[in-house]
Amino acid sequence: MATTTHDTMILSILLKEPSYGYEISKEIKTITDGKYVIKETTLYSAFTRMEKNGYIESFVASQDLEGNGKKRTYYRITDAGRDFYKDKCAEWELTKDVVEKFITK
Amino acid sequence: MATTTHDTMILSILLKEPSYGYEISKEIKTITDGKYVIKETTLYSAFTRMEKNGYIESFVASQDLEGNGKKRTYYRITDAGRDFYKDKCAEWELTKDVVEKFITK
DNA sequence: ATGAAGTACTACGACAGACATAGTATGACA
DNA sequence: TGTCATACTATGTCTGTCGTAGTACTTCAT
Repeated sequence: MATTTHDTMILSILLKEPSYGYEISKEIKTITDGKYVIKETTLYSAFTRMEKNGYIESFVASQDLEGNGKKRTYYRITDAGRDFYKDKCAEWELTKDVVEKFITK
Repeated sequence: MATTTHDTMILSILLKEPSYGYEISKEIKTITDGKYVIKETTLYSAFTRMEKNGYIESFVASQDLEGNGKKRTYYRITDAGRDFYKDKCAEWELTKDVVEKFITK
């Protein structure tokens, strides 16, 4: 049961629009009502891995259109990433079914 | 999200009665309607780890009371194991809540 | 009686994801 | 001018999973 859900979380956020590390980490926190906070190193190494696997693409951009503010590395989900996300969702449903058999509430 | 559910599965089986490798692996398969099959090495290394952590205890016994049949290493859940199992169940509920926010069915 | 299939493991090594620790650098704001 | 928030990178360790391989005993059909 290798349930690497980090990729799923990140990709689900990128489905809406491109984003970058700091913002994604904030979003994960707010989406989960503070129940989960992703570690920085975990997040950034997920970016590297997923870009290598072709699930996301990076591009550098400034905070605003005039090129002011900090430069950030944004990530955009690819078609392969969307497929991967779908697979991950299906895998999750299966994992859930399986694990639930062994859980006592 | 380090959801090592193997320990949870194994412990939930040992809650009922002591058991051993081969039998547990069969049970996991039948309980999940064949949806999940644990790898032998994963199972046996989980035994070692959990015994080291005090969640299970091992004892060697024969197939029947007369001492006939193969000798097997049985495992019995400990009190610490029961606590650990409860914690794991609670952790699972939390993980489920968290992950579900990022899943599209 | 012999061989194949099922049972019951152990040993070893490789790999990947998570994360601790640490450091760099810029921008905002008081 | 300094502190805090932002936005990362580098490095190394640890742990769980699993591939591969091998051992040994039991059961059962031929």
